[in-house]
Amino acid sequence: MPKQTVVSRYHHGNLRQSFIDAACEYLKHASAESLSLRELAREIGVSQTAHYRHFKSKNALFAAIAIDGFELLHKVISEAQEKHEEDFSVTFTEVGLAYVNWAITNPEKYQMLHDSLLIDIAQYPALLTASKQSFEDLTNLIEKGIAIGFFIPRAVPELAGAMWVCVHGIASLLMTRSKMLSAADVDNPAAQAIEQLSQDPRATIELLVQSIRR
Amino acid sequence: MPKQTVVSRYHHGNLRQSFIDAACEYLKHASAESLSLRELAREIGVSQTAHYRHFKSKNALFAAIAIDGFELLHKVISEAQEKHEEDFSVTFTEVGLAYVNWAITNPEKYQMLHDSLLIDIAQYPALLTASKQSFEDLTNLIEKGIAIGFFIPRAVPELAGAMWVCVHGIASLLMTRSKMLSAADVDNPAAQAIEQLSQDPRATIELLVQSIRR
DNA sequence: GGCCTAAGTTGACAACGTAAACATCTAAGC
DNA sequence: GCTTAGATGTTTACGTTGTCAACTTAGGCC
Repeated sequence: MPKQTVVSRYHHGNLRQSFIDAACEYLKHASAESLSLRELAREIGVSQTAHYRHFKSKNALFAAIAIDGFELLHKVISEAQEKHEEDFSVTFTEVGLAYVNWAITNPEKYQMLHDSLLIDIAQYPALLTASKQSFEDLTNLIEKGIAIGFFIPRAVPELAGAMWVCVHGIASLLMTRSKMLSAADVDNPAAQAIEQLSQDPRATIELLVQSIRR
Repeated sequence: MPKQTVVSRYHHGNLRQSFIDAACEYLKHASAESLSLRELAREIGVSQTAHYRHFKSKNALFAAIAIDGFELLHKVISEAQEKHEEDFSVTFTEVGLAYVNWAITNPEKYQMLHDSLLIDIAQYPALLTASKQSFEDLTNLIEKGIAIGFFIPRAVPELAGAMWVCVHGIASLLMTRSKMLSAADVDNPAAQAIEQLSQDPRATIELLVQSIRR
């Protein structure tokens, strides 16, 4: 009898990340509400309670996804910023676009990232710091824009809030679209607007940024 | 023996609306995810499956809330529009503000209204028509604004989309706040921005509307 | 080489959404 | 005014879920 090539699988080896990945994959096409830990466990091929060695609860899994999300978002934004340093106008638009694109590419993470603000941020300190860092990326840019006279001279939270509204609004509406599987009704004006938004998010960002231009 | 003063309670009389009301009350302070039909039934004082005579499923209850929501929203917007007819600038701002205020006053309905777009709009025709009507309120206003030269002359879906982004973004972020029960961190810039937004949503609306002004 | 501990499993529990069969009330038609 | 069909509410049951406690396995450290 040949040597057993399949090594012992009692220990999975990377179960924590497997759960996060499987959950993200699921959440791309369905809501957090309907996610079943047991179903994930079945997919991965472990027992129905294996995840308890890695996540204290279902919400803890979601929090882990959100933390991952904040870190990825921060990276994406930083990269966009470094890539377009020459002209502040371009920088700002590209950062906004990077935010939106990341959100629609990773709707499940963005959803968690936003939902996490609602529910249990106090319970997960790492989540709080991750969220602060992400928002600082925005306020720093706004401050710079005010300093160089690119934006109107108003309080930072006011301008940051307005721009957050814009990118979050776009991301949120586009996620609606990405989850509406087949409902691209031609006669639905709301769907039309979302379609328009989807095909050229940069145009809308550029438009809305005008409102805080000096 | 005196006549029985308590009439028969076998039939509740208004169970459908009671379920909607109880669900809304619950959803004001918690997520749809955690809502339990059996708990609602217990509160109302009926059996755990009584709702099946009125709602085919849990999602159907949510859809009913969303339909209610769309109708209420339409009413609120129409009223705001009629109340401020004199100056188009005022009209438009007030309609946006009415949208936002309604959303934060009825977060559970707004949430359902938005979530319904994601999940099962195709299954509930009444939901589709209700959502179309609400969006038409916006496009009609935009068309008028373009016609009188108040807005820049661009495609309606483009401008409507941009303004939808704004009011939905504000509403969405403010709902985040309203559900963050105690977390008004002073040192959290994101919370600061939301607080600012909350105290004067009109200012942000007026600011963002500038971006599509002629 | 034996043990400690992290990682995974088993079995159990209460709660949930849903379904089918049953009970009760209400109103419409004769 | 009685009958009866249909609407409304109940009971019982099933499969699934999140979570817990107790158990088993495996790999690294002395």
